[in-house]
Amino acid sequence: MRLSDSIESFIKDMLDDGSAEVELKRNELAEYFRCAPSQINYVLATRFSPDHGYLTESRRGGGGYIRIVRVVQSGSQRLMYLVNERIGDSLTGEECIRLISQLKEAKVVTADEASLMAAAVSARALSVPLTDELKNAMRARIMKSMLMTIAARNKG
Amino acid sequence: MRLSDSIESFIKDMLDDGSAEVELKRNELAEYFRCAPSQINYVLATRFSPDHGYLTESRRGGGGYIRIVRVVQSGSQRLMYLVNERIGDSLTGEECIRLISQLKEAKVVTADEASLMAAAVSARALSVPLTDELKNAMRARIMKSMLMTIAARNKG
DNA sequence: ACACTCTAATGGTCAAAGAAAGTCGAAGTA
DNA sequence: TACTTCGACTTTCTTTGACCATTAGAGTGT
Repeated sequence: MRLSDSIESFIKDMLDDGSAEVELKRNELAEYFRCAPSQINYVLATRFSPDHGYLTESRRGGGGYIRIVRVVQSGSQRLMYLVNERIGDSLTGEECIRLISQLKEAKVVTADEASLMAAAVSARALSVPLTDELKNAMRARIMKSMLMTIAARNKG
Repeated sequence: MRLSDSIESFIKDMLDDGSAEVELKRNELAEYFRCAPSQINYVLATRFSPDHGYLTESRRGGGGYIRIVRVVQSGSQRLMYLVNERIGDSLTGEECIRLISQLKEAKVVTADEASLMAAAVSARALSVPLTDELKNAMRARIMKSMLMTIAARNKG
């Protein structure tokens, strides 16, 4: 069995123990598996990315840590996940609006949240000197990031 | 737990005991935590800055002191300040997070909205091939756009 | 009393050392 | 070819200490 797979299972076992959230020390974990600390980053990047349904945050310096949160499980989540996959690398402003109002219709977000999201991807927000393509790429990313966050909170 | 975190909690506990204002002696506090006095300044700078919702004043010499005040502003005051003065053309990711959590503290936005906003300006959202400067410029715009949306809704 | 100086008691600043975590390319392996 | 593993180098956050600035009050001379 590959090292990365062992580390992956180890972390997933921790996550299965009830809490959907785990905090660990990169160096300690690397020590435990007798590998380079950067190996942990590799595992996080290849097995705990947002596309895999996880979010990670971390802090450097004294007392630093890495926190891993699982976000996709329940029914409405899978819906989100589908939506997430429908969004590719690019979304026009209109597409964003359409998506957002569907989410509002479906009561996945409140009206206030919907306007917040619309504001984040509005022409006003993106009025920087970039090509339309780049702007639409950004819209896709911003939308995904926000949807991911909504999915995370809806898990109960 | 980090020393800085302990000191931070200690001060916040004092602030929670009723008065929105605390006065302390730098040397005594440092003595209590067995650390360098300048550590206190570090904590103040990183956890009790205006962006965190606090003001500090101090006096040197005999009978010197440090006073920490929690700033209370109405929601719309805070929003106005942020849009018109605090946020210029550029905001780092960390600054965004700080401002957003202030708004959450002040109950100007809900916790869900706060995470939505954070998601919109996260590194994940902005992981397009642009310079840091451009990303920070975008953060400022996205933030302003969202804040103005909130301001608008708070009027009605 | 008054003005001046001296000093002990404070707090402030900054740069360097220490303690994590992140990045990225080279080398290994299936 | 694609996936793993490692390690040198980077970045971020924390902690400390040496040196600086300010203030209240005691002491001194008139």
